[in-house]
Amino acid sequence: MPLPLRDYFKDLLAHYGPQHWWPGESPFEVMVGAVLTQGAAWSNVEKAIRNLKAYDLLDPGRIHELDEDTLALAIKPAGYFRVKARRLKNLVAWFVVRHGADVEKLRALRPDLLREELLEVKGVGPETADSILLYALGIPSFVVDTYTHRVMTRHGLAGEDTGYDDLKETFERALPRDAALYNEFHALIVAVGKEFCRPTARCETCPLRARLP
DNA sequence: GACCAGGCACATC
DNA sequence: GATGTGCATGGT
Repeated sequence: MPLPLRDYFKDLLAHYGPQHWWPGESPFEVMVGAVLTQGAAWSNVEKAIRNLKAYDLLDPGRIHELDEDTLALAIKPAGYFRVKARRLKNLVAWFVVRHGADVEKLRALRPDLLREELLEVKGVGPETADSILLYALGIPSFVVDTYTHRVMTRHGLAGEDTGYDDLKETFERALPRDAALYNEFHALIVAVGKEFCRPTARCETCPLRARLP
């Protein structure tokens, strides 16, 4: 029996409308944002990206050459700035050295192999890798995050101990393989997660309340 | 002043 | 393989 995820999507889209994710002006900006947003509020990531732009650093070559401490200062508002500076350097080094900072070379790879390459970069975990695949490159790879896990468990569609890959597969098997759909769905899950599906949840007014078990 | 945010690597058991 | 911990800013 297929999960009612298409219905969840319809409900969320009807309630919130299109989310226009990812808010980035270029694939590279999305890649950078994917690292900066780890465990951080997006409003803080925006400040860090503004800094990078102000110093003309939002460029693969520039970041590749830049020393880590300076990069850390620039991205400070995003939090965890020293680890993120190292992670950004790692990701950019992979992008520049291995792929000539060429987005088209990434798109030319088999998506599963590209995902494996990304996961080999220290500082890139499954969510960051999938965010890059989906939001930077338009490759249909469903993004799972804490909100996804929370919504699914609260609705009895997954167990508390369900891991990242299982949740990802649940979505990908229940939905047509469509990057635009994955894009919008994940953004909508974040929207409903932020507003309602929190530790102190208020399910009475949630747009998904009719689907609660 | 807590609590939380669009995670991940690493240590330890 | 599971579980715990460090990383850090800024808004509510």
